[in-house]
Amino acid sequence: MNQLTENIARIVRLEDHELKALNSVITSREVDKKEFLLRPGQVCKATIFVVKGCLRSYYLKDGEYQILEFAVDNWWIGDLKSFLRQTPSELFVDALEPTQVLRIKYSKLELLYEEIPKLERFFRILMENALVAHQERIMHTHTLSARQRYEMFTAKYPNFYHSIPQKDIANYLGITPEYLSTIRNPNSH
Amino acid sequence: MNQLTENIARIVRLEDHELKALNSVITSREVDKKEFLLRPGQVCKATIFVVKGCLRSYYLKDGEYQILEFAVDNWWIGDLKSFLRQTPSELFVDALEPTQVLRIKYSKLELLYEEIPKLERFFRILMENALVAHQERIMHTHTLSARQRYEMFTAKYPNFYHSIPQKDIANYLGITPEYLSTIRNPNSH
DNA sequence: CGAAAATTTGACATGACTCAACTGGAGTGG
DNA sequence: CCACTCCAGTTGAGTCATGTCAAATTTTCG
Repeated sequence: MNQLTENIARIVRLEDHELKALNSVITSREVDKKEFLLRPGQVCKATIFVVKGCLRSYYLKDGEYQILEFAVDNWWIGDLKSFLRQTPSELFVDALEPTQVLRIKYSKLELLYEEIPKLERFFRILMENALVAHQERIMHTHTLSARQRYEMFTAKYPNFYHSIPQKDIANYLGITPEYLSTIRNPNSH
Repeated sequence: MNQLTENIARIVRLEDHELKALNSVITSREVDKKEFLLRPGQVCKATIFVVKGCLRSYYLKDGEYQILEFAVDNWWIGDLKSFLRQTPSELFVDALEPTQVLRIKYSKLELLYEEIPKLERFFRILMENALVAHQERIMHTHTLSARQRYEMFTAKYPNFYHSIPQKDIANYLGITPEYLSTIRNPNSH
């Protein structure tokens, strides 16, 4: 058992042989700070599960980088589009701090779905929850001010937001680091 | 066979008895323009598939409405969070024009997943694709100007954007109708 | 310790918003 | 089918939230 299978077991009940099959396709890896797990042009061959640490995904547009998401303990990351279609990625994925990850290769996962139909359920539910979170994020960007979004962020990642550079939080929220700095300043309240 | 089962059959292969079971839980309905299929406080008891027409979902925040999404031919809509957890919704869903929909009740779908494991796969894939689309939408709001987002919108819904009120397009894009009007004006180019 | 990066601060610029007035077309009732 | 209303859309003036640029300060880390 590891943190990934425990997460799955919380949603769907797996038999011993299924657990074994699942574990046989999971690979573990330590990622150094600033090390890349994916770069544009590469196909995202594995889906990444963060055991402990913090990864981010971002892309370049007109020479500027834009962060799409962070992944902290017990969450997944990668370039979903590239992973699903096995096409070249447009995203970077790198580590903001030393991070332990588990990975499942696309080719193995495809086979595993046949062997363990309950995995389809697990990932269906995982995707559903991720979709709800993304819908809420879209609502927040439309309805909340920059300051409110920052407050939501710190509330959502209470254990992480101080270890993520402020300029990255600003970037993720869609504002400039200078502006984040001013709204964080107490006498702007 | 109907448009919904055809859509599913395009992704997963269903046996005759599975098709039959699926069809037995699908109900059809015509929705008038401006008619509601969901209101805040109600539990979203069914997932909605648009056969032909156009629905929108939106919510109220500080007395203002904010559109979350549109659903046109062959797409799904509802309040996903409310549907999945069977909790009170925060969204309205109504019709922008006379629309034909098919619906599957939550209680029936839960049973159907047991009976037809391939449905899990279908919805997994559906959710994955929706998630990719939402990620791209988030990227666009961060990286593109209001005008570019409007151009993306018209490109994405070439057959629908002229039948959606401009103020609703503006609202969906997160800009004011006045501003959309000015950026549409040729001499602002 | 020292260099490089992150954050802060401030002056100024601008994309997008607000409000209000005007125009035109769609829907409705007579 | 006309007349009336009433939204939707446009236009413009003034404003505000947030961006840009640049310099000062603090933090990080080799």
